[in-house]
Amino acid sequence: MNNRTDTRERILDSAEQLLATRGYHGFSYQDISRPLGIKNAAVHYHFPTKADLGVAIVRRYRDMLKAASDGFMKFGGSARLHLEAYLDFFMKEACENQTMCPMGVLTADYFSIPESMREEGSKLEQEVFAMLIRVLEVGREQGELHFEGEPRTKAVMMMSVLQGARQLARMMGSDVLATAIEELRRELYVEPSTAAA
Amino acid sequence: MNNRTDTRERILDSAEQLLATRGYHGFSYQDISRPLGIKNAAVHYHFPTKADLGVAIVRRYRDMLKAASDGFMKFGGSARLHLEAYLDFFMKEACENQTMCPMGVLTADYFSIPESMREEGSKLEQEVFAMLIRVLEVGREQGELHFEGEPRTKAVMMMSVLQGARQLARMMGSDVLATAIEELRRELYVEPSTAAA
DNA sequence: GTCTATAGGGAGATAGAC
DNA sequence: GTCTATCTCCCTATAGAC
Repeated sequence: MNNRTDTRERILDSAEQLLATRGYHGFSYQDISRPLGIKNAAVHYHFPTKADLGVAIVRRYRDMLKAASDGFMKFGGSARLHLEAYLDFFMKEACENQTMCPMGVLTADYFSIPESMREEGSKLEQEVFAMLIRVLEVGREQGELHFEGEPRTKAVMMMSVLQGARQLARMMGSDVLATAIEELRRELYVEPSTAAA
Repeated sequence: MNNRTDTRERILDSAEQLLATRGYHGFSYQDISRPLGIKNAAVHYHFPTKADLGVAIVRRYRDMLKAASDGFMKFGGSARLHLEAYLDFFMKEACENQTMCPMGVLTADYFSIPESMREEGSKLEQEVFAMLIRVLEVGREQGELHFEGEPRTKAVMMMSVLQGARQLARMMGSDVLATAIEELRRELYVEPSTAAA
């Protein structure tokens, strides 16, 4: 890994954190360069415009998620373990630095970010959504997950809860997100006949 | 209603819309003044700083919600009708202009807005939350609403879903929010014994 | 690749005339 | 109350030396 890649990745790390904490309009090139001990122009060398930087952050996140998703396959195809890994990852990421869900950032700033970033965001959304639906379908077939109605509907509810609770947790405290995730688990893991007691 | 009140309200209307569409850092005094045919300085006369403006928006929203909540009492104390009115209001507001939920705005920008605005946001959060819990408690007693576990937990889930789905709908289309609200209704209105079929 | 220097613009905000 | 004029600051972005 040469210097170029190194600095570039450091910039992306920092910018990703800033974006997830303060939103697209809430951070500047200075916020990135100063802590890294470099100059504004150096950031512009790697990412000519802020739009380029924003797109790169989302793209890298997509790649990471794709790799992680492949990694989940080590759970022998168990939908429940796959889901557990995702929920753990999501909860850990949220609690460590009180960041928003990436989809939360993109949808909150949706009408004020560059078109190129919106497009990248749509791709991320479709991938996360597809992954969730697939886990729900497989999980139901396996008898590991329980829910009524369409997998698509359940996926919408889960995405909404996760993104919404993670955002609310920034104001109300992390208990809110913990409660929401716990409740999601209960709904999915407990069989209806027992639940209806 | 004199001119002062009139202009002040017009500014608040415009700023509220802008805030809910683009977030706190996504709009400027110019964005407010130009469409209203006034000058930047006129806005500063009514709201010296942007923090003042932000606080005023949230405070007015709190007042509106309080008044609306009192209005809901006309439903003869029925928790279900009260909830229906709120969901209709929420859905209508979201679809008309693809705005975020007010709590969505405040939590997304939480770490980059003035402290005074955060405080006002916390008050709004507590009021919405308290209202939801109360409706759930009363509704369960009345036998109109059905859910397992603590009212507090269900309230967390509902707030998260509503805020999250409304934000996702900006990217994915309003169907997502419609689906989420429909599912919320189904969960609350259908009795468990039937649901577990 | 990273620097210094700087352009060019828009932001929030204030002073003082009307 | 609203205006014109202006201030100061910070933003994104670029040019050119090293």
